Amino acid sequence: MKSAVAAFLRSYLASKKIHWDETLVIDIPKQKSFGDFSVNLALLLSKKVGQNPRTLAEEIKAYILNQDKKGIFEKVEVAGPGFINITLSVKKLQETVLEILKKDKKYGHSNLGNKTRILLEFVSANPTGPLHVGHGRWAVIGDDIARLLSAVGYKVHKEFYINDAGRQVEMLKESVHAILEGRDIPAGGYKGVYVKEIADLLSSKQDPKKLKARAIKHILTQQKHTLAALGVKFNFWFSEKSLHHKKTIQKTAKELVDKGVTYAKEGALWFRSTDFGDDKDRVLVRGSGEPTYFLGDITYHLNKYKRGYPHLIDVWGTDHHGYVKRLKSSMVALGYPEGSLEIIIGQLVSLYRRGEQVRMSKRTGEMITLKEVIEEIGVDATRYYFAMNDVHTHLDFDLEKAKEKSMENPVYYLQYAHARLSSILREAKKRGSKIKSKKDIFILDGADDRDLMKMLLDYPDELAVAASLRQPHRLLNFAKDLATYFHSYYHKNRVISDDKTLSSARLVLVSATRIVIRNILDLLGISAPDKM
RNA sequence: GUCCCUGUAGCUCAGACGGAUAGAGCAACAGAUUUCUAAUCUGUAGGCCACAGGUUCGAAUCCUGUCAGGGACGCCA
Repeated sequence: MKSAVAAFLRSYLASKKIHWDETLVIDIPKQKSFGDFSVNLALLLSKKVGQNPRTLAEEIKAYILNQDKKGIFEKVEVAGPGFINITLSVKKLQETVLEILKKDKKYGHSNLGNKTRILLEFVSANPTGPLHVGHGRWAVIGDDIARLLSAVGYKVHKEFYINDAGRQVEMLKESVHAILEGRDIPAGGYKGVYVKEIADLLSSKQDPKKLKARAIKHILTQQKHTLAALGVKFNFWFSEKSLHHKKTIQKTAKELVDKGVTYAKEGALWFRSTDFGDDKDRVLVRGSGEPTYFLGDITYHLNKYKRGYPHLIDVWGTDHHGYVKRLKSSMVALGYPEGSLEIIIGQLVSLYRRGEQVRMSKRTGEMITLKEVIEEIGVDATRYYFAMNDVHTHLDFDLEKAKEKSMENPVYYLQYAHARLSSILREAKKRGSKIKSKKDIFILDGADDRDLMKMLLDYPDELAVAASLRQPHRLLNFAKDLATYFHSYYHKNRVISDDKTLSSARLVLVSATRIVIRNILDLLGISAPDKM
C-alpha cells in the first residue's frame, strides 16, 4: 500500500516538474489520530522549493484528493509543522480482506526482486565436529532471509561451503588416527566425545588413506541431519577441496597478478588490499608455495559469480569480521561491482540455563550441540528464538525460558492466535454458521474491524521491508502485533452469533487473519497448529 | 594501539530511511471467564534513550569524543 501512496506523490512531483532523487518516506504513525499513513514530503520539499511547508502540504493534499478516483482515501489532512496524514477508506480495507482470501498463500508476496539470482551462503561450519548453538543462529537467520527474499521475488539459492581442505580437517584425521592407534591426541587436536565415536565407527575399516574422507563424511552427514531437523535445506554443498583439485586457485592468483594488484615480498605473493581500504596487505601464496585460505576463498567467490549469480550474500559470525574488507576488496579488484558481495555479520550466541551461563569448551569437549537444543525445546521455539532478535545484537539464549509456555516465549502467543482462529472456524462449521457471501465483509466498519483490517493490509509492506533489510526479526515483531490485535478483537467481538450476516462478515475477517498469520509462520518455518 | 557490534523501563528486547506525546512482553499491582480456546484480554505503575558536545525547523536515530560490555586484529582456517 505504501507504494500506492508513493505513486500519488511521484505523480504530484512530476506535475510540478520537481526533481526528487531521495526515497519518499511514508510512515505508519504511532498515534492513531494521525491516520494510517503519514508523509513528510512537504517538510523536506520546503527547503528545496523555498515555500512554507504547510502551504506545500495543502497543495499536495488537494492534488491527492483530486487524483483519488477510486476512493482509496477517506481523509487527507495537513497537521503539525506540515505532515500530510492519510486515512484509508473502510472500503479499501474491506477490499483488502477479499484480496487476502483470493490470494491466500500468495498474499504478501511481491516481485520486488524481479527474479534476480542470489547465492546465499551460510553456516559453512568446519566438518570437524557437531554444529553448536552459534551455527543454529546462522542456520535460522540464513534460511529465513532466503525465504523472505524468495517471497519478494528473488531467485535465491542456499549454499553450504565445506571447509574440507585445510589444516583443521587434517587435525581431525590425526585425532581419529591417534585414538585408533591408542596414542594420545596430538596438541591442537579434537578431543570431543564425537571423535571417539568416529574412531569406533571406523575401526573396522582399515584403509588409512580413506580415514580422513570417511571422518569428514560422517560429520557432514550428522550436520546435514541436524539442519534438516531444523527445516533448513541447502540447494548446494560446495567442497573447498574441489577447488584445489581443479587447480583453479592458481588461475585466480594469475588473474590478480594480471590486474596489477599484487607484489612479491619475502618469497610470498601479496595482494595490495590497502589500495582498497584494508589496513594491511594480505598474503595470497605463502613462501612455501602453498595458497592461503584467503586465495581459496577468493576463488570460491569468483566461482559463485561465474555460476551466474550477480549478487552474493554471506552470513558470517562476528569472529570473521576482520576478513570482510579483504574479501570485498579482492572482488572489487577483479572487477565486480562494489555492493554485489554482501556480507552479513552476526553477533555470537551465549547459552544460558535458568540465568546461569553454560560455558562451551571445545578443549574439554564439554558443549551443548544444536541437535540437543532442538531435541530439548523443539523446532518451533528454536527457530523463533534464533530469529527473534536483530543479528547485530548478542543473543542470550536461555534454554529454560525457551521451553516455558509463557510470554517469555512468544512463539506460543503466535501459535495460540492461529489455533484460536482455527477453532472459531471449526466451531462455526459445527454450529452451521457460515460465510453466506464474502461481500458481507462490507458491513464491517467498526473501529475494531478497521484496526485489524489495517494490520492485514500492512503485511506486504512489512514483508518487503524485512526482506530488503535482511531482518527476519521484524516480521516476527509484526506477527506478534497482529496477534495482539486479533486477541483483543476476539475479546470484544463475538464472531458466531444469531445475526447471520454479521457472523458471516466476521468469519470472512477471521479467515483472512488466519491466512496472514499462517503465511508468516510458514515463511519462518514455524508450524501453525489448528489446536493447542 | 587499530577495527567491528552493542548500551532504550527492574529484566528481555522493538523502534530502517532524522519527525509530531519513546513502545511491547516479563516481573509488580488491580480487574475480566454461565457465551467461538484464560497459553487470552482490560487497566495502573515504571524512562535524563550510557555520558558530553555538535549538525537543524526537529535527534534514541546523523557526526565527534568519553565510559562500559562483547568480538577481531597470523605466510591459521
